[in-house]
Amino acid sequence: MTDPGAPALLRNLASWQTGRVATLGTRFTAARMPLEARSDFAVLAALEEYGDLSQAELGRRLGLDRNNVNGIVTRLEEHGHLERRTDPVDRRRNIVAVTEAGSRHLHDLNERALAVQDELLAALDPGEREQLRALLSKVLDSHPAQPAS
Amino acid sequence: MTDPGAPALLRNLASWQTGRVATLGTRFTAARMPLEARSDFAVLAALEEYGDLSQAELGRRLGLDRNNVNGIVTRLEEHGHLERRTDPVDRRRNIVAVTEAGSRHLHDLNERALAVQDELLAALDPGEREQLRALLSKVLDSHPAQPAS
DNA sequence: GCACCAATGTTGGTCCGACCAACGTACTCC
DNA sequence: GGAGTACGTTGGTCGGACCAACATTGGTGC
Repeated sequence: MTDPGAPALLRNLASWQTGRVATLGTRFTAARMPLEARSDFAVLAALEEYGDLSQAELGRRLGLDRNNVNGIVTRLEEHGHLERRTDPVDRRRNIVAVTEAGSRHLHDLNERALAVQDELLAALDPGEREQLRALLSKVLDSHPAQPAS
Repeated sequence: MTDPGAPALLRNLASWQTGRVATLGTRFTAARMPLEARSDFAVLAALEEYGDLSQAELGRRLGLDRNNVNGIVTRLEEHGHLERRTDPVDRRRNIVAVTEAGSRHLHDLNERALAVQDELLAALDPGEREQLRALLSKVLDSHPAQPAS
């Protein structure tokens, strides 16, 4: 206990703690994949779980705003991981659909993400990891998932 | 439960969850103080708890790298919240010390930060908040607090 | 005493993610 | 048909985590 880590005032702030943990996460992530791959992962995961979505819907479900969704989708499209086609019933919307390659990419990214998880949560046993997951979920569920706009 | 919130793959990633919670924290913070005030708060809190420190030490304890510490300290100095003086025993170092005004500023920021806390963790009862605090602390303690460099 | 290496503070720059503002297009509702 | 709204897109700001390089200063081996 010679190193108290961080000042008590900060240790009591969940916003500070989560921020630091998230930073550690991005640091570990950087070792295993390009950083931007995290957004790609989120978008691909949402599409695989919910089926095809419009860009705006994607943003709402993931808490990303539409500007950023645009960039991510464009990048994924360029790499052949998904396809954009305009919704026939509402021609404002772009329906976004994962391709075969995108699906493979998603599963590859998932494996790397799980490795990051293990590294990040190395100090917690399975029960504690589940507790943490549940508590964070509870916090997230209590706030709208939407972006700031 | 018509809105599952986020895809399962993401809900299982602590790095994603903490990232989202941290984002909510910054969003709530923005409503109560300038965003940059968070770094100021961290630095002031460290100085108040540990006593005067060099900039490099500050960075190590808080997990900030020295470039950023420089900027924060400069800003706080310009506002009269702390003082820089070169360490007489090692003239490479700047000893950083909080001023009276800085101390008042710290306590003001702390109150706002606690309000953000309450808003962020509204869904958790006191016991759950303590659990969350403890789990995040455990994770943070298991990793060196130092910046990436 | 001198040469080398390490640490500190500083400057200047990159990158990513969360934002905001504005625009043209397309839909809805009345 | 017109007003208001949603969508996608472009172009920008800002904070924070990084990296590279430099001058100054300390420490160490010799």
